[in-house]
Amino acid sequence: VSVPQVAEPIGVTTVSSAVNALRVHGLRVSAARRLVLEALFTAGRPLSADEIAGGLGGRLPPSDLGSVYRNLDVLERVGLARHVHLGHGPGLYAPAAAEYAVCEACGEVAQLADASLDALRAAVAAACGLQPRFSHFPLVGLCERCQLRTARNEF
Amino acid sequence: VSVPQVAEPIGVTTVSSAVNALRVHGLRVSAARRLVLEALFTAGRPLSADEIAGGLGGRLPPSDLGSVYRNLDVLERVGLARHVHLGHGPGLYAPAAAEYAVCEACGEVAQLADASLDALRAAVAAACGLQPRFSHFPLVGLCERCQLRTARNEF
DNA sequence: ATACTTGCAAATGATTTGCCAGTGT
DNA sequence: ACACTGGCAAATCATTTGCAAGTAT
Repeated sequence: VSVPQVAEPIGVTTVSSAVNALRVHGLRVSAARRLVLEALFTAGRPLSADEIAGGLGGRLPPSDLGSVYRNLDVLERVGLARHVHLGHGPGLYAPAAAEYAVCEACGEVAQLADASLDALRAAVAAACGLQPRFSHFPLVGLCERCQLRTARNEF
Repeated sequence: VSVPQVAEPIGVTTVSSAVNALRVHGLRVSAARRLVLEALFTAGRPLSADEIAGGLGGRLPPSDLGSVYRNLDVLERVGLARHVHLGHGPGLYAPAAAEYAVCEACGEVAQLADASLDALRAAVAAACGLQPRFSHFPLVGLCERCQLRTARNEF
């Protein structure tokens, strides 16, 4: 049973700073690799390897799926990207720092804001000792709206 | 993005009461189906479909993997079983009620005790509004021991 | 120049499905 | 008897890997 060991996330938000980070690590910057960065940093949401290889529906040139997986792997090792499992289906890749919450009733995906994250981590640590991270598996549960909806139906 | 909708767990802890529950739902009790129950209720830990089909290393007769998957699906629909993803690798099946925590550093898997669960749920709800459940994806983070170990290494 | 990368294809692992013969009720 | 279920094989989906040719440094 293993959750992947993850590199410390690099606080990078643009393609060109990501390219610099690659160079610093002695890694090459090929066209295919740059495309993966382009996709991750412009999509604004987690992407599957397949979507990236497909070129985001025409917004970018398509590329080879195998190579996309290999490049995502490189980016994860360096701390520029991470993958999440938001539910069933393929793993989804995004820039490194984000953590997520998913409502199991309505399926809404929320990126946890830095502010609430600190409170959340402290609360969980106090309640059960574990210092949590929601970047590989999200926090899953009922969102406030669905809690209300559920409560109403139960009369 | 979808976390599976889950049937309300049935508070059943023995094979024979599970068999009753199946009958109540109008479902047949075949040899193969009973074997799956036998495996789930005697293993004491979450099992992969493959382990169940393999007969738990000789403790039970082996059976067909495809049928095991179909039966696990039936048991999930009825609320007798659930599957969790504790990390990468195959989904793991267990009796329905349990929720889990995994340490990302040492890999230790803990079943969350009912007592700490209430506090935990309340703490998370207070911190971010979501009422959490850790039965499909576990709570992932650093356990207390590994928090200490990490802190020590950082000097 | 040379080690790292690509693109393509084939391999792998997990899970699902089609089908027909067998069985629980 | 009849619909449900089991066993076996083939299909599917996500991901990984081998290899020969191409490219960044």
